[in-house]
Amino acid sequence: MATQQGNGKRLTIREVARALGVSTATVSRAIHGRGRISPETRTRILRQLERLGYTPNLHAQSLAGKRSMAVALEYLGAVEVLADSFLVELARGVQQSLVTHRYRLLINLSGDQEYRRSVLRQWIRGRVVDGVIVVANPRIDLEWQSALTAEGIPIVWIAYDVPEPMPKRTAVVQLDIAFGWAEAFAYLYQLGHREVGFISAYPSDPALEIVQNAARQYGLTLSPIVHANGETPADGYTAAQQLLATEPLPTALLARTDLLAFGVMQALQQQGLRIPDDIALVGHDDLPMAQWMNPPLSSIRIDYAQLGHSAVELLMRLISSPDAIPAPVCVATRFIPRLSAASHPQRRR
Amino acid sequence: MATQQGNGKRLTIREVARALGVSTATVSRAIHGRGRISPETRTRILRQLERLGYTPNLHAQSLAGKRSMAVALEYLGAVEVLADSFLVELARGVQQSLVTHRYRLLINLSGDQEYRRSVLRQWIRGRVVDGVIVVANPRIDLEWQSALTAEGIPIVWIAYDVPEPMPKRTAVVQLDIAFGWAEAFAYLYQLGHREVGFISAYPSDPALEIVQNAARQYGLTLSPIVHANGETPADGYTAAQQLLATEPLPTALLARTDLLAFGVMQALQQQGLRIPDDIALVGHDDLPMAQWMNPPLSSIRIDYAQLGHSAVELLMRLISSPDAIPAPVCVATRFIPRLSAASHPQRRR
DNA sequence: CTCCGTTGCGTAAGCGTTTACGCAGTCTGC
DNA sequence: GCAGACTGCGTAAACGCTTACGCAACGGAG
Repeated sequence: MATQQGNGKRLTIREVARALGVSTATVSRAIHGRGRISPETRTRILRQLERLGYTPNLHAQSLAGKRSMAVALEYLGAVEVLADSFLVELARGVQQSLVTHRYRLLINLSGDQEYRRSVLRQWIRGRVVDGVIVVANPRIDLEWQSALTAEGIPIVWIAYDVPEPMPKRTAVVQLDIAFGWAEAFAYLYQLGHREVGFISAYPSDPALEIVQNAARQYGLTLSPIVHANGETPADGYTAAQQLLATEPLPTALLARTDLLAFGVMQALQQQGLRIPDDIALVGHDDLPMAQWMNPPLSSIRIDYAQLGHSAVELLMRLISSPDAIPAPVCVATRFIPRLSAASHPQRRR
Repeated sequence: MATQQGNGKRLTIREVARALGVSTATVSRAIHGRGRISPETRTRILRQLERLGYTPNLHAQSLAGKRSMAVALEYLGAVEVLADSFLVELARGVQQSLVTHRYRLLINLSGDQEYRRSVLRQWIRGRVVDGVIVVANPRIDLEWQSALTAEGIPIVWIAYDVPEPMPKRTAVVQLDIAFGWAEAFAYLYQLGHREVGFISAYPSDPALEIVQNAARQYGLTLSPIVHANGETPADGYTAAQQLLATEPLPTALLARTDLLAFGVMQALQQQGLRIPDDIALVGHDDLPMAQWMNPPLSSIRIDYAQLGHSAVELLMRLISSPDAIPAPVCVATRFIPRLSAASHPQRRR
């Protein structure tokens, strides 16, 4: 299969063309199926390329073709935290859809926020990517948003709300977390819960209001509300300790994310509280680890494949037609009941 | 800061050179600090570049410079599983070290093994990467290894043992898991354990023999040994169920990886076994989640930063000097005692 | 049979960099 | 005061690909 010699020199399109007795233009046309080429020559050339083990130099392709066939995925928050969960799940969803379009995915996993932003700028200006998917969490950074759109590159935002007005070359995938929370509240209400605690990530998180509205709609009140001021399990742990000092304890506890919930869980259990016998617990994002906790953590699932798919489709439309203004797409969440929220403390007695 | 206009056209080195009244060669020399250029002109130009917001086209750089300033990280196993843990931790360690060398990191997160290998081949032949770091888990695939080295690209293997003979343009970071297991066995022996069960990933895993030797050396025997034939928590779960059918139960259980241990834990607890009161449990890799389990999972820690650093240093040497034959580097693991293995069932009574 | 539209392919001009080479001008040592 | 080395910079040829343009061959309509 791999007839190509492994020394430093690699096969170029010119050599291949000469070997096949055609021009480089014809080989290029055969590869891409673009331009005027007879089907016979095309299949003939493609077969030969396979045999020779020729692979085009991607940099030369990008330079001459004026497109890089790659997109970047960027996360606004602290990636040291999210790398092993939300972002990876999303990346997998995005990449899965990108393959269909023969696009590659680039992610910068490390460094602080400022560093990652500078790298992204370098990628954009350096023509490394044709478009960007940005996860706006906890909220859209307006200043950065305008700086990014000023670069003139297609951008898809994954956010809770649609910004007004929407800039040029921009599209939005709205993650409707209200749906999943509503399901959760209906479930909790039916179990007998009326007042439930909430471990929030940040005071400024727009999700906070969304959750509160959903709770009110289903006859529940969020109280107390504690801000973890972070997104790690450790942050959840300390926030839960803080909450445990209040009296009386709520019958159920909600965490803004599973990652926070993991820490909350440990704090509760170290206090001798049994879940859900003494207090129920619900997380959000349904990370793969949620089901392996003890007890399995009830959570709200994000359809990462769907989310990635929508983002990619919007981005592809923005890339292919510069003047397109795609309508926002909405992706809903689902409540996944598990043991950690399977009963109500009072009722059980 | 960003004076560059955001429309489609971007600043080229030619335009910048003309604006500064110098040649493109001089600008290029100023950027890289290579070649003969006076310090004064260099700083002058660099300042102006900053002001203009110029960023070189990376594809043109790679094409003309004959190097891409990027390396790939590849994992032999099923990445759908490992993405959110081992690989991400390692990626972070690698990337951290790459930054110093102004190199970028590329990872293909999705697709099955065959697809990922074909993508890697495309990256190599397409000159997208200058080198590759391969995690050989569970063992080095000899056929693929020779196919990869035949591509003539620098490769660093992260493996348990050093292959003989070592091919050209190849280096090895040896992960010494014997060290961490030895610490674990010493600890367990002192607690009174003599016969411990082992949940292996695959029968062919070379780690199996290493663990067995370490156990023997510390007066323990591995029995029973159950192969999960996989690496997910779900695989660990079923393997543990299988093991629970054997009589008598060992006093402690070791899992090849934390991911397996997570599933084992749930299986044990569903059987009503308390950890560590009824049976002790130890994992391997010390994933960030280990400490958030209930009870916190005792594990064997891999120093990912160190591992990544070593791999990067070796790779850089291979890239810069084609004939270098760097000696293998060894990175040791450490046992991290936590509650899941803090006591011995019999002694406790 | 001619005219014109279409088809299949080759020629060559980019794409935006890097770098070998060459050429003044400046030092250094004797 | 001069040969030779060195310094700082510009010129222009790559790097490997895409694609606008042109040209010959062909086919159908009149």
